[in-house]
Amino acid sequence: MTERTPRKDAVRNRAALLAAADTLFADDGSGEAVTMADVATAAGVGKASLFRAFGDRTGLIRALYEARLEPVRDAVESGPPPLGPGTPAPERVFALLDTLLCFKLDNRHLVLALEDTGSDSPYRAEHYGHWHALLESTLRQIPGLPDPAFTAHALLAATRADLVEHLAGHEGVPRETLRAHLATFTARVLNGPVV
Amino acid sequence: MTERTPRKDAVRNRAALLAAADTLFADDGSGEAVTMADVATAAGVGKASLFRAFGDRTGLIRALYEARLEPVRDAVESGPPPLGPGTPAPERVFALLDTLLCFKLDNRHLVLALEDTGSDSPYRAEHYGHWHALLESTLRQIPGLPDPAFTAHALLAATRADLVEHLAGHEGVPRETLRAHLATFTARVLNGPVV
DNA sequence: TTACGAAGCGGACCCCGGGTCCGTATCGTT
DNA sequence: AACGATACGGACCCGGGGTCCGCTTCGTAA
Repeated sequence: MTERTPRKDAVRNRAALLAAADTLFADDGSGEAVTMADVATAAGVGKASLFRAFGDRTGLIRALYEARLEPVRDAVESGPPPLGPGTPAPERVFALLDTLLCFKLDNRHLVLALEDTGSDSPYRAEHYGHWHALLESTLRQIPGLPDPAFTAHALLAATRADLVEHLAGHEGVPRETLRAHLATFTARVLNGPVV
Repeated sequence: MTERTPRKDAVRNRAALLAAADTLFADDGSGEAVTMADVATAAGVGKASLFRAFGDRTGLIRALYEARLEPVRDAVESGPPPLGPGTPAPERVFALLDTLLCFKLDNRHLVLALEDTGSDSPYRAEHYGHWHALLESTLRQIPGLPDPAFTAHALLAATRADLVEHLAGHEGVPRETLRAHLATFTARVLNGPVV
């Protein structure tokens, strides 16, 4: 067993750090101005503990992100229709994209913070690969739809966090309008030209 | 007149800096590791001259970018069909997106470098606004196409530099395949569902 | 309860890169 | 030739990510 039981104080500190980071990122709006030292201080903990717990800045943000994403992931992998498996392909595509859009609307600060860690392209992150693979395989079940891999990328691109932030945050497009637009757009892609 | 004639050496240095930066960014691949000091040194110039000439890192990259973009811009604003004005709307949409895709393929390093200055969302940059406005107004001329503003954003999102880089660079998708996929995708969006 | 190794702590410290300051050199004009 | 204005350059500053190491706390074993 390579498993080590972590000490109590370590667990407590980790929780405190996550909570503090969550608050700070949410307050700041996009987390660009939140510094690692800030997080440590807000949690009442030394910087080294922060880095020991999460490795680096990206690790911290990723941890927050995964925590928020987990329920969504569960709903997709084993939940009821229209999100879960066993849903007819087209409906599931709509549901997936809508869910993703809502998630990004609700967690703008986190997703933005994650993207501009700048460490690596968002396309290299494993969660992108996960979403893409799922969407692609779902698209593949729709007859007559060409280039499912590219189509999946293009549809996902329409829900990019900074685009969502720009539309919802900067241009003030209401949530429901955005969802409707995305659904309409998706419908055109799925139904495609008649020929 | 607020116009000042710049001194000869200033002009020469500016040119040397641009050339050096261009080379360095191209060599590095995505320009993340290129430091301002590197650029200055490669140009045989002091750091201060670099910052005096371009303001800051973003200014330098933007200058390179604009230089490359200028011919494209001209072709769009006053060139012959299918890019220039006077082209039927649908063909022009294809031409615009294809041109943009090719531009990003040819200038990946620059566009990536520009995006990850991280200073501000790419959607705030005026060149994005320019492309979006043009695409939107062209889409608006196509009857039956809903939400032209959102559609323009979504189509442009499919040509995002990091996506292009991921597909062309990391996954090795050939240039022509990518262009074909984008064209097919665009066609489905434009032609839309029959109902 | 004590004792003692190991796991964890924290803040001083390092490093690196963007951006600035100011004494000096060059330009170009009269 | 001479003298302001303009530009030069490298030493310098600063802020933030990440690390080091002497000290503390935990948990276990006697």
